[in-house]
Amino acid sequence: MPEITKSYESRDIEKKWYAAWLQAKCFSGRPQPGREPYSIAIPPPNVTGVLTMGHVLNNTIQDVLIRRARLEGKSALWLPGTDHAGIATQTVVERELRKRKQTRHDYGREKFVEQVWAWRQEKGGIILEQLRRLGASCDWDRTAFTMDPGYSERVRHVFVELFQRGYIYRGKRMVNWCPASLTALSDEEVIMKPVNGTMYRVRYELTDQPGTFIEVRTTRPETIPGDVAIAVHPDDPRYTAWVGRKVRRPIGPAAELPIIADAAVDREFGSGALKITPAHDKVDYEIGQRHQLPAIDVLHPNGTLNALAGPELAGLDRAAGRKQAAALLQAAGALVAEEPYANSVGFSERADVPVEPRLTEQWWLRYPKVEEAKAAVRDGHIQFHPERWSKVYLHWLENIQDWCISRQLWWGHRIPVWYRKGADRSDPQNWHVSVAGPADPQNWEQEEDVLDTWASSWLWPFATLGWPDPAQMARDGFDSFYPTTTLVTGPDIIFFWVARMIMAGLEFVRPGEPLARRIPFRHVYFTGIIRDQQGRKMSKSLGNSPDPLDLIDAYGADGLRFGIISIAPQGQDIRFQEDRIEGGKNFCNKLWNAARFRQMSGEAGDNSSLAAITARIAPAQFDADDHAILDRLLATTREVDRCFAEFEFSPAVQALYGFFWNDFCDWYVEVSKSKLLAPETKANCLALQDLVLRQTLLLLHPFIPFITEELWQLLGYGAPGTFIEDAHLENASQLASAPSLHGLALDHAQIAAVQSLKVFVSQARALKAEHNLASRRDVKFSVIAGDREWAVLAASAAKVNRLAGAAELVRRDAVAGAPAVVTALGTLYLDLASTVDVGAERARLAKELAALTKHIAGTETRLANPAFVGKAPPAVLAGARQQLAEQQAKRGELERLLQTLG
RNA sequence: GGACCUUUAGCUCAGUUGGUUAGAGCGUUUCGUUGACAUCGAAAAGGUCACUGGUUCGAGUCCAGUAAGGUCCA
Repeated sequence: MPEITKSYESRDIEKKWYAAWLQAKCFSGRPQPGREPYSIAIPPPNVTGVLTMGHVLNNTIQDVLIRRARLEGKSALWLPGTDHAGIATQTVVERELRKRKQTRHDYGREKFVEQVWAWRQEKGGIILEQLRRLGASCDWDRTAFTMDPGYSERVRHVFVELFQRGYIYRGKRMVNWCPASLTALSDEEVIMKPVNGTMYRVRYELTDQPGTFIEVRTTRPETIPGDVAIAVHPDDPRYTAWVGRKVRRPIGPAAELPIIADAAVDREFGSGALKITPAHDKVDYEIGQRHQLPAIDVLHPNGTLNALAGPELAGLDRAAGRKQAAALLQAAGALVAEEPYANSVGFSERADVPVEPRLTEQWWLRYPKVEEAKAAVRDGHIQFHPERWSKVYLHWLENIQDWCISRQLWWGHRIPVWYRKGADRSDPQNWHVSVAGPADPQNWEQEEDVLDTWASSWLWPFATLGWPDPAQMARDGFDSFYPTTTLVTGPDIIFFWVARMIMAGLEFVRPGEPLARRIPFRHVYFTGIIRDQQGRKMSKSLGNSPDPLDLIDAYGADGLRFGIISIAPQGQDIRFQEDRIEGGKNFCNKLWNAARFRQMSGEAGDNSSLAAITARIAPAQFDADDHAILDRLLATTREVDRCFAEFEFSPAVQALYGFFWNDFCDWYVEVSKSKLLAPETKANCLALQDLVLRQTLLLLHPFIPFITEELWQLLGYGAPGTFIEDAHLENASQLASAPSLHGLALDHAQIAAVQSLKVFVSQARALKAEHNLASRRDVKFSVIAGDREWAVLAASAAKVNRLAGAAELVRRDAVAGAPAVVTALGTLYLDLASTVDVGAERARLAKELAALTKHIAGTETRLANPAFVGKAPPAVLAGARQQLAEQQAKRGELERLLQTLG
């Protein structure tokens, strides 16, 4: 067996094991008879993406879940892939072209799409490569892409089906138009932002009564050329006499606008009169429809004003047009005032420019299975973690609007609709809708628009498993792996993706079967957002995000994984702290060195299975520390089991950290140093170390896969040619029964004795430190103790001396004038040959006495209260009485010590 | 305007159904390299549990309200 080096170096070890795992096809997800399936479909990262801290968190959690599932003996599948990200990817490639002073129109649709594919071949796999560095155990042979031919066919299939089922329609309606990307967006892709703008108060002159004006307020004077009416509330007494009369449009092409009455007008806003511009506002459009008004579109698709805005404004950008319009109003005497105004403006999520409400022809989807989607979550078939997100989900579904699924892009799934050449496109008689297209393509032209990317990724959990082709589904293990077990994602895409996937699954998978068989996943775990130290979101533009690959270089993938899990509370955002990642690395080093200590302590025994190790333990040799460490191992195993059941990863890691560092390394390994010197106790002690290390490696493996694999091999826990994931992780009850097969029963009195010894050692160390003695310097202690307490101390003399840094510990009947501390195992004296600072010693003891007296008074008051004695449960009452007795005894001892100091 | 979340040590966070003297990691201070580990060990200092009421024998924990910060929806 190779010798374990002095410190843990992650780099080579990570590379070695990742290659070995791939070689052995450890990550291959295939259904196995008799094994419960466990599956995760990765939230496909954007194909343009590079690894961010958010990806690190999200994918570490998925890897933790999938590796734990393998250790539990499940047949596990983690299915990876990427998303074609229509707007983002097209934008990236167009930006490349712009560097060469070209646009996509220089290429034409077909050639441009070729360019995007070329880019994707070259750069689109970067993020998946980075996930391998993190240790992600995806089944890479199944890597999917939303633009793959097979996947694309499934997307078209779904479109055709939904069209035939009456859920998809084409219509000219108001959409969110992005003037930068030149496409429509869904409501979810629009982000409302507060903007400090200007409110323009504009007056319109009555045509039949020159000199009389009606005042309106607008933030968008550049759209006045598109005005077609002024609306007031029908019940507004101020304007009853005005309805039906006309005003003159103050700028732009001359026109007379009717004053109309409509209940949608807010009487409280401004003067109570509203300008109606149906082509540029959703509410105005609806009012226009009700009153059969025309819609005058004064904008080009790119947001510049067109000829209908009039010669003074035509050609200007929206922002410049606004200023110019204000100037024109001023010149025309129509501008009453300009006032600062804070309002909310919708911005394009991708391009970060204000969206324009715009009237265009688009494809729309009426969502299927909305009620069932609510029921799936409300009734617990799908569980959200944390549960509170289900409220957000249900609220969105209550107010759901039809989904604009067409995009005016070239990169994406072209909508499978063909129009008869030269015929009226608005007449469905002239449409052909199919997956394969018409048999006589020369007579048809295909719809130019592509589908929203989310209209392909909402099929992800089943389209990646071969659906709807039965042969492919059988090959991909659809029956076993659908529904997937857990989805790990961020709450920011709860509408974009999570809700839509649920509706898609319910509509398409296993029709006619119960809801629980059609849902796409059973659990949804929502991660928090990773923020910087100031609480800001991490973003490229702020430059406040560390590169995860730099962190892997510095701390190892395991260090990064351990650190990020340890700072990620369930359901809360995360403040990133690099020192916690460093802590992850340090923990790995601690683990490494504990294994090294084991290797240096004695020859390896038979470690080939849990049974082989427990067969080596000798119950007759068990001392209190053996009982205590076994007890803590069981408690930790139980705690980690609970954490996984409840999706609490950070507490799991903290429990393992505390157990391994404090209980095992700081105590058990230290007391082992005495036991290993005695031949009669050595073998049992080594067996227990092997047991603890084996179980700890298994429990830690999902979190830190590389180092645990390396140590598993070095310490000989697996058969040659097998991996740690081939082992079975025993749960707490399985683990508890293993040593008991060999006649071992945990002794709780001994476990309690260890606890008191730990406190005693700590007090002894503190006493030394108070007197500026080096922690390792051997000093003499004396103790005044009762027989029972002395028995505990005497039985552990060797290790107490080692741990407390004592040369010896002798029992005495009386000690005078030495520094002392009152412990549960007697009064401990520092045997100082040198002179003692009596004043300082007295002050220290007096301070402790004062604090104790205060506590005693509090306890006495409680016990003197008849309501407490009458109503508190007996256990609490007994606890308080015992506490009082102990405190009083300690007080007596402190008083005696003070007295002996004189 | 509606909904949700957060507020505990210098920092980041735990604190299970209310019950002894509220914990951890990091940071700070002091001390320490005899053979697992200085990526380490020992010890110490550090908290009006945001605020105001209420329920209770007892509240960081339950209830109501207030304040500050954050997120989502309109």
